[in-house]
Amino acid sequence: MGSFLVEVLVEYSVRSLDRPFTYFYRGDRPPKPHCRVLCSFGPRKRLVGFALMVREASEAKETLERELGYSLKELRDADIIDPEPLLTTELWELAQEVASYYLSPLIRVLQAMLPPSLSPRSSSLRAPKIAYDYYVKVVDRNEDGLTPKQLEMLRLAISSGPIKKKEIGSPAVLKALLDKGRLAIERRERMRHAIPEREIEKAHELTYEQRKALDAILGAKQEVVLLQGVTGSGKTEVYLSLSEEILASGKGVIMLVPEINLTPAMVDYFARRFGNKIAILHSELTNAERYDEYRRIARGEAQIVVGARSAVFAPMANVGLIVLDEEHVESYKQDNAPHYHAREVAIMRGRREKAKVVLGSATPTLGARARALKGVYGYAEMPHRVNERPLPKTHIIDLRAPGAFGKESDKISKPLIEKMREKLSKGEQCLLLINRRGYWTGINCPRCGHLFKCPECGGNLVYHREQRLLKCHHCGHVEEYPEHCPECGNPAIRRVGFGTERLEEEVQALFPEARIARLDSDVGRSSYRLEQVVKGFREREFDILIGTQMVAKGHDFPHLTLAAVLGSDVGLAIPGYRSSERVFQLIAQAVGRAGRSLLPGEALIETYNPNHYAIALGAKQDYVGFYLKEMRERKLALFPPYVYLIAVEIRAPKEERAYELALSFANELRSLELPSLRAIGPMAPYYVRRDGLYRRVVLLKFKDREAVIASLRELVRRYSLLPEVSIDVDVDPLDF
DNA sequence: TAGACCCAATCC
DNA sequence: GATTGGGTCTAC
Repeated sequence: MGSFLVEVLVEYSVRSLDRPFTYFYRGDRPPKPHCRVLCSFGPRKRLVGFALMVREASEAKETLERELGYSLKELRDADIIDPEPLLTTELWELAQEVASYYLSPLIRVLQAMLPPSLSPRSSSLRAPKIAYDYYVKVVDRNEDGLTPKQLEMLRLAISSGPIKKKEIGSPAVLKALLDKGRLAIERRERMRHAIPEREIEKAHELTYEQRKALDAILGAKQEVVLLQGVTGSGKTEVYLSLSEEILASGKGVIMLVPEINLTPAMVDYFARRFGNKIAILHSELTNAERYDEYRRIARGEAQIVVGARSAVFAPMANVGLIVLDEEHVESYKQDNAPHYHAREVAIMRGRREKAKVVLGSATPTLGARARALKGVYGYAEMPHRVNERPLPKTHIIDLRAPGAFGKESDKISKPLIEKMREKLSKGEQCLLLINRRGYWTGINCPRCGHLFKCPECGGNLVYHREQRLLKCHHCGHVEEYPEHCPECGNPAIRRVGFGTERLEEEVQALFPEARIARLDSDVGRSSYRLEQVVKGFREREFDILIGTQMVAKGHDFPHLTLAAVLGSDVGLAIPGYRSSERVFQLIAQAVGRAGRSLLPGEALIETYNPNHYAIALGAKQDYVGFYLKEMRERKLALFPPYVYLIAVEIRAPKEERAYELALSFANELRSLELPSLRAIGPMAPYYVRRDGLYRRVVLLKFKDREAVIASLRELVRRYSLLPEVSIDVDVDPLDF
């Protein structure tokens, strides 16, 4: 009988507990490192912990306790949850690097990287590990006392044999029949999430440009390579050929897509090429399915993983390639702790495991492009569309012009309505894109297009309705909501911004005959619905598709000949250093969407700011021009990629306390006089209160990472021990 | 003076 | 993050 000391990380993700606690195990089967254990912690009885180091105890428990100065609680055999380690050495080291880079409690990173059923948190014990299907089964064929609807369902159940619960129809009717004892639910284990077999296709012949890009990536001395290819240049084909090379060398591929709804299409490409060696990982699988896929990857049964952000943590043993498609998309960044960005984690992982990391985009983030130009990343480019289709003709519609709006509508301009009418009459399709965050209330002057800027820092001002004030979310500047436009005196300043729903109503009223589909994050939450809509549009079941930016990505619509961007000014008015970049990307993506097949495409951009560089250059698809201009802006205003950014959010139940603490935090930081560091704020975030807590943010801008991080870590640790405060650190935030 | 309430310390 | 226990407040 041996005895062991087990270091355990407990499940609470608070900084004060971000260190191992030691437990005592007596027996011959101690937990292995990186397994979950049940431990009692203080007064709590059954907490999930994550075992770190396990070592043989050199002395008796009592002696050790005396030496350590605290008593050791015991772990029993029954407290060991996992028989085998949950992490490979590579993933464990990656977790530590991520925690360190993002200043996050380690347990939080582990929770983010493991699927719900294996995550070191209590809820994982209740999470299902086996996938079930629920079937409806007939127990009593008696038809007495049933409503017609119930009778219909009962007969359906009888005639169909066992039928899935989801497929039988109204849950209310079903419930009535269950209550009446006519039907019952039966649970059956479901076989693993299977990707339908597809006919294997031979590799397409690569175009000259694709071939060149492929060689550039494979030949690059850098591990990370930016692949910049215009929309329609066939990046996917390059990913596939790359994967082929990597698979041939016996290594695996992780293919990341920015949103879940792009997985089916990507899986399809890979399945047609490589058959059934694919696993899928994203949050829309059920917990049981995710568990299955995760284990399958861990067992080495899948050589390709397709998935969203968290798939960068896939437990693949021998990774040779990680691809981030649409590198610029914001959903790669997790918006809660540990606030990791899949791109940065992919790069960390690539470096550790000697895997190539390919960042693909038509409109790369400035940071990626800048690093590629400096030679930090390799660079490959595909400046032409595959079949030399011309890019669509693009028109900017100046909404300030007299006659921009006709009698028909005050939301959609006359030129756009006319163009839509023309396309629809020819049986062609239209896509209307509206800024994703259309609910943000930006303000501008409808006559001269004046945007309200902060006099202190040049940031955009945001209208706060309840107080009728304009606020700068960057530096905290506040001013009166003006009666007149300061530039042209127009008394009718207006708030801009309407969402997809209002737009849909308007379009339906204008084109009562047209079949309209709407696609936004509300609809898009269910990938099934989304797939239906996308498929329906591709097969011309609809004439007009209205959507947010998510529609602009990835999909191919052969009969689409008109893409229009509405409300682009809202995007410009959104506060934050990336507002221009976002607008440019939206427009460039939209323009790239139209006319991908034989019919020539056109793109229309409605705006009050036709001369704004993001809009003018976006319409021209002039990425380089935009890059140069925006880099100058960033340099002047001291924003990434010229500086690093960290947002420290201080939360407290009382507003003054949040403010005071944030202030003293900022002051302490400033008093350290670290070279290259600027601490801005405290400033109020857009939502000042969240989860009943008041929030204040201190924004750090700096150049020398090493120097700042050490001091910041120490300061954050000290502040998070104060009562009534919680601190959230967002490294490389996207929103300030 | 008991019970309610609040806060800060503690967790191996 | 959750619990506790002690200090303080409060109502009879």
